[in-house]
Order: sequence, then C-alpha cells, then structure tokens
Amino acid sequence: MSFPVAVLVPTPAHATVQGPLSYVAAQPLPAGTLVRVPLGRRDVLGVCWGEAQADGDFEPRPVAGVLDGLPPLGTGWRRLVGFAAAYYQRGLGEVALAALPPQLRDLDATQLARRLKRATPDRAPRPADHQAPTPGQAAALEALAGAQAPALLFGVTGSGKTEVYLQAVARVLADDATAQALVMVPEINLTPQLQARFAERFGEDAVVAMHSGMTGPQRLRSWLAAHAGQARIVLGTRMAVFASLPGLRLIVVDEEHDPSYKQQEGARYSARDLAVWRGKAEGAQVVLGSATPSLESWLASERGRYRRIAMPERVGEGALPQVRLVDMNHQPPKTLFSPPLLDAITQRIARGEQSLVFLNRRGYAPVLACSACEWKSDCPNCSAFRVFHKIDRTLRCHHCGFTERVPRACPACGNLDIAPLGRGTERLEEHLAELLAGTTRPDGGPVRIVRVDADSTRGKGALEAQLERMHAGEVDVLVGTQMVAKGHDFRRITLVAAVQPDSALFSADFRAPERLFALLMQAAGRAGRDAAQAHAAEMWVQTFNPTHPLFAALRRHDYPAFAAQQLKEREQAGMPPFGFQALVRAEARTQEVAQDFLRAAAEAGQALAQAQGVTLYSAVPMGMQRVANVERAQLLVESDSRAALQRFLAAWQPVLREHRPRGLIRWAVDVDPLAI
DNA sequence: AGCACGCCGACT
DNA sequence: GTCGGCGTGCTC
Repeated sequence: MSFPVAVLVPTPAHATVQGPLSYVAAQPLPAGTLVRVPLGRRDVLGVCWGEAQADGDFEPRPVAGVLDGLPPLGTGWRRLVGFAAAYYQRGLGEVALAALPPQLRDLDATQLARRLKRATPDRAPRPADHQAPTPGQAAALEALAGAQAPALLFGVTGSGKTEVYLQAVARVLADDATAQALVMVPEINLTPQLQARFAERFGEDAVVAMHSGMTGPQRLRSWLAAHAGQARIVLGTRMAVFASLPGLRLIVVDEEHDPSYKQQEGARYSARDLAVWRGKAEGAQVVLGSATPSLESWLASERGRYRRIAMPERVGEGALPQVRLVDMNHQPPKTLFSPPLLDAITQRIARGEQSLVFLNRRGYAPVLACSACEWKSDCPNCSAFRVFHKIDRTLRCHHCGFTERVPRACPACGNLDIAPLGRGTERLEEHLAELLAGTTRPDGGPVRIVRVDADSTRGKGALEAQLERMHAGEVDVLVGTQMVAKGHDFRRITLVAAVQPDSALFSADFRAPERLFALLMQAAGRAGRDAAQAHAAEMWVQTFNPTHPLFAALRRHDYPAFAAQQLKEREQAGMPPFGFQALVRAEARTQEVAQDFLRAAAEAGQALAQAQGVTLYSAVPMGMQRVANVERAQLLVESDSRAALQRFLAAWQPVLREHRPRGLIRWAVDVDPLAI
C-alpha cells in the first residue's frame, strides 16, 4: 500500500519549484510529520503538508525516512508558517525549513531518539516565588489580566516592565500545567541577564534560550524541549517566534519598537508582527512592551486595536534625568565637547559618579582625505568610504569588510598630508582622554575611560568583561555606540551625553527621527537608576537644531507628544502606519540590468496595480548603491490598503519570476520594509 | 539553496 | 594534456 503525501522541502521562493512536492509513503503521514526525502541527488529534511494532489504525470519518489518518535508539528506552527510565507512573499518550504533548527537536518533516527529522551520532562517546574509588585506593576498586571486584545505596555525605562512580564508569565503557567510562554528580546546581548532572571524565578529547567549565537546542538536542545512541552518558557530573539510551542498561552515582545525584530535577509519577516498574528491565531495573550513604542503599535493603541497600559512611574525613588541641550551654533567650529558638557563630566568624576557618552559611529574617523587633491578613502567595491581605524592603522569598509593598511601618502597624488574627516568612537575616546588628562578621581588616580563598540567587544566575553568593569566602578567614562544604550542596568551613571545626534534629523529615511527619539530616550534611561543619585542625573544633547520639536519632546520625556507630531506628518504624507509599502530589491553586476528587470516587471504589473489601487514607483538605485561590487536597485510599491497590497503582490509574484533577465544575481520582495 | 553539467585559462 | 573557474538549469 502506498500513500501520496505533500512535503515541504527547502527551496527558496524564486526557485522554479513552488509549493509542496509530492512523494509516496508506506503509511499515511499526518501533516507536520518530519521526513527525509530525496531531492535531486541528495536527501533533505521535509515537513509533511497534507495529502498530495494526484495531478502530475510523473512517478513520485518514495519518502526516504520518517523521523518517528518526534511528535508532528502542530496546527498552530503550520498556520504560522503558512501565513508568514504568504504575507512575506516567500516559498512555503523555505520558511518552514528555516524555522527548524539546522541540526535536525543531519541527525539520524537513533541520535534523535537519544536527544528526545534527554528532552522529556523529568522535573516539575518550581513554583514561582512571590515578589510583591509595586502599585504601578500591580495595576498593569490587573489590566493585563482583563485584556483580550494585544496589550501595549507603555512603561518608561526603569518602571519595572520586566517584573510585569515575570508575573504575567507566572500567572499563565500557574493556570495550566501544560501552558508555555514565549518571551522575545531584540538582541542576543540581552538574553543572558533575562534568562538568569527567569531561571531564578521559575527554575533552570523551565527556561530555554533561542538565538543565533547558540551552537547547533544547543539550539536543537532548546527546540526539542519547547516542542516536547518540557520548556515552559522560551526566551529568544526574533527567530524564536517560529518555535514549536504546543502549549503557547502568552507572548511577550520586549522593546517592541526595536528594528532588530525585522529580519533583513531571506524571508524578511517582522517577528513582532508575526507574534501579534500568532497570538491571535492560537488564542495566546500578546504583550508588547516599550518606553517608546513603534508608531505602528502606538497608532493601534490609539485606535483601540491594542489595549494600552501605561506605567509612567519609575520604581523606587529613581527619577528621569534632566535634559540639557547645548546649542552648538554658539560653539567654535569642530567642537567635540562643549565646555559646559565637559565641565559636567568633570564634576561627575570628582564625585565618583559615572558618565556615558555615545556616538553612533565606530572607528576613528569615517573618512580619510588628501589635503592636496580630491582623494578620499573610497572603498573600491562599494559606494561608501572606508573608515579610518587608528588603533591598527587600517582603512576598513564597514559594508564589505575590505581592509588595507593606511597609505603613507595619498595614493592619487603622493601628498604626505592625508587627514581624518569627521569623528568616530575611537577619536572621541582619544580626545576625551586629552581633555580630562588633568582631572583625577576621588581616590587621586587618573581618569579611566573605556570604549564599548563592535570593535572593542569582538572577542568572546569581551563585552561582559567591559560591562563588569563598569559595574564595579573601575570606569569613570564609558564611550560607545548605541550598543551601550540598550538594556544594561548601570547603577552609578548620572550623566548620559549624545554628542552628535543631528544627522538623523535630516535623513532621507522617514523613520530616522523615530529611531533617534527612541535611542535618546533609551540612553536617557541609563542615567539616574540609583535612587541616591537620581536627583543629579542629566541627559546632555549637543545639537545645531535646539528648537527641533524632537528635542522639545525629549526634554519633557514626552513620547505621546512626539508620536502625535510624527503621526500627523506621516498621515499627511500617506506614509506608514497610514499607508502600506513593499519594496522589490534587485541585485546585478550592473545597475542597468537591475533596473531593467524592475522596470519590465513594473510595466507588466501596471494594469494589475491600477486595478488594485496600488502605486508602483520608478526603479531607483538603492541608498547604498554598490556593495561588494554588486549593483543594487529597488522599486517601491505602495497602497493605502494592506489587503490590496497583499493581493497585488501575490498576483505579481509569478510575473516577477517570469521577467528574470540574464545577469540578475537575485531579487526579493520586502514587505513592510523598515528603510526605503 | 545545493548540486549538477558545461565550456575556457594556468598547472602537475 | 588535466584541475577548476562560476554561468545556467533542475529538483516531486
């Protein structure tokens, strides 16, 4: 007896193979069963997707093996995968297989059985200890308990959102012995401390992590524990939204505004948006938390689609820092640290308090230029400058990685005088060290400055080591990129400074102000966490545009005012969240081929677009036009209806495939892109 | 995506 | 004379 079975296999969206492939099995296989099937000359992992339709005139090949012993993937997971593939315009097989741990592919049945045995429950989760919530937390928890719609937990930094998450999880797990919770954070860096907190409350065995920094076996182990129902809490980055969670009752998305939730390659999904969809589809409660919500979520809460729960007070005596704006128009040109800011930092050092200075640009200087001719440190492979890193005297392209020693003389004209233009964290650190050379700590020792950015934290454990020095009070001033603004709970910082935030105010990216505001608010939240020093906490901003409304809102810590102003602008311009967008991105050896493809596809889709009320814009080079010698172009698709955009994209997909010219390296659709 | 097949330059 | 470059095409 043989049974036809449809199987998803790992093929990308633009491959000629679409949808599930047909195989035959010796016994009926329920949907969600994992199998090994022959594909071309190799065996691949596949997911059964129901019965095959008997339309082909070819002989289907037999299934090579069934991963029995592993329960089939549930309907909730399968529907999520189906939705994500359709919504983000990717192949079902690609999405399904990318959502499984890679290790599953190269395990045989016996290895799997051994693994599974280890993952089966052996200990009941420890009942959660109680910690009395503050009045603000109690009120939020009460509002959460009654919420049907997704909840937007709008809590200022330091208001104790994490404790609300912990207690919301505790409640859900206590209600039902098989219940599971999914907790997502934007960055890998943030998982260890949160995992420790959850493990302390719920027991080591109840919590597993899922993020791309884990090794293959670790990921498999977590995945199996979640799939088997043993792990009650899954804690992870965006990839965790696809975890198999048969008992899912609650999803928490912390820092829901963070752009890291949007996947930037392959299926470009938004883990936050999928979390909301999944919660609704599986009847699980969804909690989105942020001090500066995305405008999408904020608008949804204004319209009542999300239930907004505000936590306006900091826990204990902690106060939000006073915001001080320095008008850089009144400073000598090229000033890095204005005298009042320097003075404020010096005072902190004298009092034994810490300061955090951040600048969103690593390296010493973003460009090196010749003083005699036009030469600049261009990257030969990209349309970008190579950044000068003084520390190892290199020019490094931050896009393709191309690195060279700094030339002794100008490569174009031989002039010996080549100079750095602009500033990065290395230069900031160096300059600050000079300015503070005469200052001493209360113990009489010299000032200690530490730089934290992607370069200084490259080695394993380097970031942890640097943060530890900070916590131990060995450091007076921390200089870093935005990675220091996120999440870390520094108790002794009483001053945070953004020395040069202006570029985001005039960016071509319409979301730049939203990101800047979130970043500054988050950075401000690093200061004044310790009650004893909260009164002295300050956030300094050096700007050439002190009257910009963004800073006015920042000064009052007034996110709602900022959001209202931004939403008004967005509405007038028909931009998200009032309009809906997708991008088609194309890559080719030449800009011409990339654009020709987009133009031909647009022309072929024009009638369809008009019928759906969808606007197709012209093909244009991407902001970063060339990366690693590949030319990139994009085409914007817009509609005021999400459904119309979806209908159009689905119908347009085959047209795009059809118009693929010779020489096109790859193309992809990005639905709800973050930057255009 | 893999993994083939297929047709042109520098090596044992 | 072969090894190997990656262009093009296919996978139930």
